[in-house]
Amino acid sequence: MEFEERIRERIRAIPRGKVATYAQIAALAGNPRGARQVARVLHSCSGTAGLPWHRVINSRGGISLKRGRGFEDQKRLLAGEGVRVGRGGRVGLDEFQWQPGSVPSKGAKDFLKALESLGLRRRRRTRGHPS
DNA sequence: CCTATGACAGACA
DNA sequence: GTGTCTGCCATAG
Repeated sequence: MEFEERIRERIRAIPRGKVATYAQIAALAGNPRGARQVARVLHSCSGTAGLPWHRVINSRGGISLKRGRGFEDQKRLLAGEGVRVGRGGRVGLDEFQWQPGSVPSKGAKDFLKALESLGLRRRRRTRGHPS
């Protein structure tokens, strides 16, 4: 419950005209691997007025909602604040991704997590592929 | 304890 | 670029 609260705080902190990825929000909220929890929060965000849910997109720089199920709304809201949304809901992360000036850093741990969110510490488990 | 869920992310082919 | 598979983890029941 607490984690989801922090997620909402971070989403509220995204400035107009900028976007953040699910993983970025999760990392800033304290859990770099919590992207799916961000998804859960937004999935049931009715009742959470004032939450700029439309500024959260996926790591590929695209809108995750499907056509006819919110996609158009999100696209319009973003365009309304100056974010260019291209075909297929693509947004240029290089141009529009939110870069938080200061990190909350409740310790060195959070700082490292923030680094991961910036793609500077990707490091993930490899997987061996099934044929 | 268990299983299911989720607007995800990354690694492959 | 696309498609598929796996890793992930807090929450709810």
